Amino acid sequence: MQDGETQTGWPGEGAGEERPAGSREKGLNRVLNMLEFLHANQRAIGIGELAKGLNAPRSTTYTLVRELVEAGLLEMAGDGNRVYFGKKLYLYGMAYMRGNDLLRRGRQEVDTLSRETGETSELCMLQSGRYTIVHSSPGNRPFRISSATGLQIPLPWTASGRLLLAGLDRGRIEAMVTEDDLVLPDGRKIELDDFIDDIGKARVTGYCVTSGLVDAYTKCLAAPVFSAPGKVEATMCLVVPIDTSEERTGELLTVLRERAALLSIS
Amino acid sequence: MQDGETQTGWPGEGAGEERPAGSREKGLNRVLNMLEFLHANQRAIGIGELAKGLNAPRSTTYTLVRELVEAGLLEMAGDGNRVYFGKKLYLYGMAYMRGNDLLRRGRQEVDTLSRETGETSELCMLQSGRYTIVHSSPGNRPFRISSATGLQIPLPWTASGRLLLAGLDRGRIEAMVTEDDLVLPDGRKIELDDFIDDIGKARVTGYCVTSGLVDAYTKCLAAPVFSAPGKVEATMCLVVPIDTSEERTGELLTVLRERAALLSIS
DNA sequence: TACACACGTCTCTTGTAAGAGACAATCGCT
DNA sequence: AGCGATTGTCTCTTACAAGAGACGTGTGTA
Repeated sequence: MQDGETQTGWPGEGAGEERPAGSREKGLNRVLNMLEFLHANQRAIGIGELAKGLNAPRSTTYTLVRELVEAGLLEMAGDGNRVYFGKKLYLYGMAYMRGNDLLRRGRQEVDTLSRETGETSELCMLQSGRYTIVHSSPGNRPFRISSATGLQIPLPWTASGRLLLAGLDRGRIEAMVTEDDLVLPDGRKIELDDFIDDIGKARVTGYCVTSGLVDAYTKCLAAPVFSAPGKVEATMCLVVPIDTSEERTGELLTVLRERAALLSIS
Repeated sequence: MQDGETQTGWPGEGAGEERPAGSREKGLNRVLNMLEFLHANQRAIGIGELAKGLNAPRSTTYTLVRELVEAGLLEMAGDGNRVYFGKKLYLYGMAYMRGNDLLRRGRQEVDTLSRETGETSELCMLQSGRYTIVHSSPGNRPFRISSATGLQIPLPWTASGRLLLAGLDRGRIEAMVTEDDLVLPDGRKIELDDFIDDIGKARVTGYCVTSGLVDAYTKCLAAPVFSAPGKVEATMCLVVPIDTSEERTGELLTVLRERAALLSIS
């Protein structure tokens, strides 16, 4: 994610919605796209660049940005040309957290878990059909294994992904996974059938462990958090070095599953 | 804030914007109002109630809410009729926090400060001309003195308010304070001149202490956090029982000011 | 049973917001 | 200085979103 030749980090129109060509776009949608775009790029963006990145007319973009800045949803970043998320969004976000028991307690649980084990710990959820790291706490290893909050990762790349889909039928699972999602960062391909098998196994065992999927150096232990019997609302997971001993892995898994079960009571 | 006869918690049209009567309202504005309304009420709201509370036509409200729910900015709350903030807002909010050094470090500082002193501690900022509690950490007193994050309070009611306005000229200060803001919850009235005097004093001393303003039982100690020399970006404050001894108050103030100064370096 | 009031969905009209594009001012480069 | 690219503002047109209102259904209560 270095600065470079205007990489968009954006699916563009290709995502599936057909656009009747020379048609107008609702302001609200433009705004939603802007927010997504900022989220995807995780940095302040110039207004011109924003317009370009979203295939939006410049004039419209200027207008909308001005309105959003006035409303406090966006803020002009230091140098005065770029925009990024604003304080209001932070306040709304905190309000969401306060109103959401699972999230609030889950965050705490993740924090204490990573403090007690020293390993990186995360709380994950499905967000509009994508795997999302909702909260993470770094652990204290010299090489911190970190992935930013809010990051969205293809479901098949993760242990949590297997748990989050537990209980869904084959059709639904297929609907949530694209062809691309099945290709790992290193190029290897996961077979859809294997993935679905894994989901079934994860469901009955009540946990999931994957090794060297997103990268070659880490192992991922995940346990489900239920919002209702059978309904996986979230997962807690630990990201540990891939050479962690069987024994320690087992211990960690036990603690993890206890904590996740505790969260489930709700 | 009990459930009761549809209290709006909303200024209505009266806020100052003149509406040309039978005119149409932009969708985006309606959305911004909805978010503010939810924030003001701090709870899930029924769609009908939302429409009523905002003087918005029901049909429009239904449409917009549906779009926002699809986008993840709002979520249908448990019982299936009410809406509240959605996960996306949380994610955007966290992204804001990550991108904002002062906020990130300020939160930490507040947390440790309240852990070390045992008192309630807060980080406050100006948000669209209002005093806002951006982060607070409860302390460990039996009667927790708590005020929710995101709460907006008239500037003259608080010690922080006096610091946040330090450096502004009289005209600007007057512009930020309404007649109502000068009336305390218990009915007492603050003179504008006294308030402005306080601001001046706070500016030179570099801290501010108020007693029994918002309520009769607490004292509020505040210290400024600077983003640039002379520019107060935020305040850190401690809320303590009003009968806290001179001596302890002094000690707390010293610690508080040190911490706030540390934050200022930025 | 009948009444009053909510909810959620639809249809149709028209006021207006999205967009195209022109403009001057800056910036960075050679 | 001369050139191209970018920035921010403005004007004008028309495609379409906001809104009015009707409809069917569900729910509480008198």
